[in-house]
Amino acid sequence: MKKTTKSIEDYLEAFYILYKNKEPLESARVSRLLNVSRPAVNKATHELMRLGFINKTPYSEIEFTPAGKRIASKVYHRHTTIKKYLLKLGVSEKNADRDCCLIEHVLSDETFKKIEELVVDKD
Amino acid sequence: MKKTTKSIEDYLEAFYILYKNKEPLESARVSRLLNVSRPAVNKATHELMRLGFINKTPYSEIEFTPAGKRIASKVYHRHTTIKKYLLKLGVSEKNADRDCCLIEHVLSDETFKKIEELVVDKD
DNA sequence: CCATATTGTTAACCAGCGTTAACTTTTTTG
DNA sequence: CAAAAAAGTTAACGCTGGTTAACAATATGG
Repeated sequence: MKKTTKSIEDYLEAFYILYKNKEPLESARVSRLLNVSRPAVNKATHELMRLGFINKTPYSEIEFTPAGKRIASKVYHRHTTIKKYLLKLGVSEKNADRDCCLIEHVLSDETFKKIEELVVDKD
Repeated sequence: MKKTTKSIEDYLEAFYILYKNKEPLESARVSRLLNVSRPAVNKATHELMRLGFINKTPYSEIEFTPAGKRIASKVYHRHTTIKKYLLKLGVSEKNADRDCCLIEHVLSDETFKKIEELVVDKD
């Protein structure tokens, strides 16, 4: 498995959020979602292609490869799980969103599993 | 208050760890502690001076300013608190150390307070 | 269908934060 | 006290991941 960075996972997740929302997988939307410039998204898509996570041709929308979708859904799952957990701790919606974006990419699998157990046990 | 980055907080915390251990506040020790080169530490100390967190003269050891010591102890406290918390969750020593280094700088005050309560309540 | 808005792209650039190499200063030790 | 080791410094450089400016391609509304 090639190495992904926090930044690259953010872009992949952003595309995945569009996908979940049934929105077009456009760079401009990711640009607005992440508050970065369109060229930044463009560069990230090239890197995502290089890593084999998405396919696209110039001026087309992106589409996930199987590997890309797998990683994206994993990051997304981490995000929603950690957010649920922070909300359960009593953290405000705003800070839960903010914090889980920052930690979802770096937590070890072990720690994430512990958190996941605490959340699902509650359902 | 001037803006600190994760990196700069890491260096400040490393010096503070030496201080707590009653070791000399030498760049070479920080270099080994953080696994970075001595020039990297040297650059960081200049930035820490610029930010008003430490004082030093060429070839001298550093010393904390009041502001520097305040920030350093805050970061250190976050580190130990988050680590205790992760251990309480059942995370291994190794991953607790790893993870809290990565998240201690980014958690919102609100989230940290919630975690802190969970740890101190147990004492 | 054409003018306009939006999206995608490329190029040039910049800041943060690390590296190695080579040198200076300080400390240690035989 | 001299030589060697260790610490501190400086310079040149690289990578990551952003930016703005300018332009090309596409979509859209009168």
